[in-house]
Amino acid sequence: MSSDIPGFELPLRLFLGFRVIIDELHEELARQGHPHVRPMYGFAMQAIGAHGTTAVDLGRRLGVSKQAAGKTIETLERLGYVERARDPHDTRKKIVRLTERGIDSLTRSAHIFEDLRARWARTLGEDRLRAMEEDLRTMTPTDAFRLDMPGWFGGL
Amino acid sequence: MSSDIPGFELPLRLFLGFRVIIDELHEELARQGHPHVRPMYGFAMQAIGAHGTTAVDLGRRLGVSKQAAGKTIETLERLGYVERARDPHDTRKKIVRLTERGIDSLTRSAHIFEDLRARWARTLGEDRLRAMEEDLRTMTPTDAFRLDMPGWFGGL
DNA sequence: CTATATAGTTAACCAGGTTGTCTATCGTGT
DNA sequence: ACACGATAGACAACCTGGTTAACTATATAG
Repeated sequence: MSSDIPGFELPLRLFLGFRVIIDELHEELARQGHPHVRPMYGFAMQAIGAHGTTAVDLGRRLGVSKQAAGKTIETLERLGYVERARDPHDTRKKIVRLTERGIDSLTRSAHIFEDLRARWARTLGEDRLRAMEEDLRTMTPTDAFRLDMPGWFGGL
Repeated sequence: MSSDIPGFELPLRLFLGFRVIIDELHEELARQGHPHVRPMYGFAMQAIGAHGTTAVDLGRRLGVSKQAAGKTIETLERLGYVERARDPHDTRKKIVRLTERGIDSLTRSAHIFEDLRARWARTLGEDRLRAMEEDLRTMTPTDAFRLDMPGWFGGL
């Protein structure tokens, strides 16, 4: 079914590879006390980072409009993963920072990601996996986040 | 930026690999007279296949609800990529079939996919690429389409 | 001190999905 | 022969992650 078109298998499998990892991550994350974290939130929180950002900057980093970034921030705030405060040096700005809970979800994600990668390494062999990662780095843009990463998802 | 979490690079690169291929495909497809084909339509048309289907069956193949499949069919019909006709043997059913234009877009997609794969093979080496494809097959579900493929996209 | 640029909010919209409900038709069991 | 359950499709209301456009408030450069 997927082999009707020879060249089609590659992108399909790349997507499925992404999907199985992200799915397993979020299943485990749900088990560890973060049932409401959706894949997008993870990308956004990672882009917000330890030092915080503003809505405009987050939009730029994720490659979406400031309005879309604003909506995401609002959702994350409602769920308790980030908090906003006015910037004293520029009262137009609102600095978005990760809360304890936000940092916890990122930390747990990191551990789970490493476990999943380890499982791939056990199945494929560390050298084969490293080769795959290297080849993917070769074929994909250098600065991942700048290249309109998650903005692409919904618009598919 | 993407290397904050070690295990995160793998899924991110897998997604970006998928993305660059699908993006280039659709750019080229647009140049070849199909500017309105979105990635989802390609998946749907491939699932419809040469013999045609019904909305319910298409939904099952793509892993989405029959209503979602119906909406996609409506869009494809409006764009002239499929046509619907009542099934004479079961008047509840409406058979969805690819039009000439629909078949043309799939044929062109196939050629472009093969070109893109060839480019990867030239850069990485045929054996490295084959190894990647094999490893991805190992780590992803066998029946790609049945595993709720594109339904996942929008919901991310 | 005015003009322009920037940060954030709000509103209206789109695409692709969901669930629930409804009608029409098919097919089976008594 | 027919009533009843299963199936196909259509419709409505809603969700999420996006978009543009228009607005207010603040900062900054000339």
